[in-house]
Amino acid sequence: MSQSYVPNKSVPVRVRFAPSPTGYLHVGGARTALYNYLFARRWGGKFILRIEDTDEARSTIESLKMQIEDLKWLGLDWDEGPHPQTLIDKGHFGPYRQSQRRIIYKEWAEKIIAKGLAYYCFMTDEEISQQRQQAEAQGKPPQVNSPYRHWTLDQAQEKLAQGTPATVRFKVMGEKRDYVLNDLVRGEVRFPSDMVGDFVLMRSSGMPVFNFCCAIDDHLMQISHVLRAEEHLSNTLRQMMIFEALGWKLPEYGHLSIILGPDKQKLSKRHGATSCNDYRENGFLQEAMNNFIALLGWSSPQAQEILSREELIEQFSPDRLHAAAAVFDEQKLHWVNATHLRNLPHEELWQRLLPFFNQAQLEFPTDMDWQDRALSALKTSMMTLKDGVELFKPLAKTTLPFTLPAKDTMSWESSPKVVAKWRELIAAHPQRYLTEDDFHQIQEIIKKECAVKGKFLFMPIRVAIIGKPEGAELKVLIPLIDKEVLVERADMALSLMDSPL
RNA sequence: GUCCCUUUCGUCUAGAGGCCUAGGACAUCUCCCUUUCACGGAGAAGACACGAGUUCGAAUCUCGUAAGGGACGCCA
Repeated sequence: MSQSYVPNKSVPVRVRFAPSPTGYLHVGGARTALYNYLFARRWGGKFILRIEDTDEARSTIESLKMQIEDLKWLGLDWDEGPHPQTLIDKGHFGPYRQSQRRIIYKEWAEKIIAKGLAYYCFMTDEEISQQRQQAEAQGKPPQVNSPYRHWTLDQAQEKLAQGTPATVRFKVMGEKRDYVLNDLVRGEVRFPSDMVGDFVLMRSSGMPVFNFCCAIDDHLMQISHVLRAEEHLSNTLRQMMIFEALGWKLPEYGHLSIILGPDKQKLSKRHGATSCNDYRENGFLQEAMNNFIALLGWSSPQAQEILSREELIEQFSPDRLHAAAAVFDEQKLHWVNATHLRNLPHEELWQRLLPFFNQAQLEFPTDMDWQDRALSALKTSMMTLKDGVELFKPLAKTTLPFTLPAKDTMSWESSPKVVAKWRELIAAHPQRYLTEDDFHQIQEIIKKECAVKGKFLFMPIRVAIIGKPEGAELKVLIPLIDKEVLVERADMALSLMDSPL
């Protein structure tokens, strides 16, 4: 690994993210997409979205749409691939959905067969599993040994003509040797060629298999760099063999570590939220998500923790990719999110909060000045946009539940007196909203007339306003709340104090 | 079973033979700010998986062991 990585200038940078549409986009996939995106943008290359939908049973158009929505949310726009709205291909190397490239794979499979480097195999599922069991019983690697390996093409074609279903198997060369991969994140990796048996290229259904289309497409789409998940590392051997059989130049590969849950097992659904969509719905910002997942296996050369998209592009380089698996730490995500949240201009922050307010049926004044003051008062306690709902609720015209510590405050001997006076004074106030000065004056009067100070003064007032004894400063909170609402809540507090608590 | 990958504070990581008494960030704890909470500021605690070797010197190189992960599919 070199100190500062620079891609080979003679090859245009073209990278791809190639998800299979079998569910939502999970955070691991998002990170792979992000790294590829950053790589392309950093080096002025193309970022391609290719859809690996050759598993007919599991691929759905709904999943494809969901994943595209998630990529759009993350802002990882692609130069080639299905159009984000219409799904119609854009770019000169299409189609970009593998299910629509079947003819291409068939042609190349036939070329490899013609070279004598692949063959038709008529083995049934039973024969294969039987062989595998036998091999395992003998302690040998569970590789298939097809009896059709040595058939002539004529023989095979005759059987094919009878309508017998056949797969196409790659013929792994006899003499054992090492295939050497120079991995961008792992350095030199050696695979012994006998690591794999004759593997399937084309299913009997005519659909190609992942390793085959991946190799074909990476070449045909002129992919220069492949950044993908670690689970593909061993697959790379097969792809290297296919490239070799066709006499093609290999792209560069970088195998990314996997993302683990808190129990150090591969992150999966049982860990709770793992899809990008979950995080979006839970009020995380796209900026924070990108920032946080970028840091899961990559570090900024300046040890910077909070980075904008531009900074990520500027600083990204594969030589700072970490080879070890990383645990997804939600706490740090929260911190990253809170930090980005506070850095957002208020106008923008408000726009992002709006969908959450609407969902909770909360309505607020539309003037920017009010919104600006409200955000200044409350955003420091906001980790996620969703937190904004509970935080802003006291500013809306709704009833609020009293919390347990609030009841404690209200049980103080002087509290009913204080709240009653507070109610009386605000009810008599001429304006719809109190100013900070108004509040101070009112507070002074209560202080004198009720002969209380300190927490015995402001805590009951606070509870009579927001239903709980902690929160933002009263002097900024009160000018944000309609007087009618303040009176209503004071009444509510009083009635609760009348009844035994 | 065979092959491949990985292993630094609880977590994310810096580190590419002497700069390491191992640095930063999140989380934790303490203090300051504050008539509450949060924000902010200062500080504390906390790690080189283990064992051999190479070397004057090893977190860094080599080999073993252990643990975790991956591949060995007509899944991707």
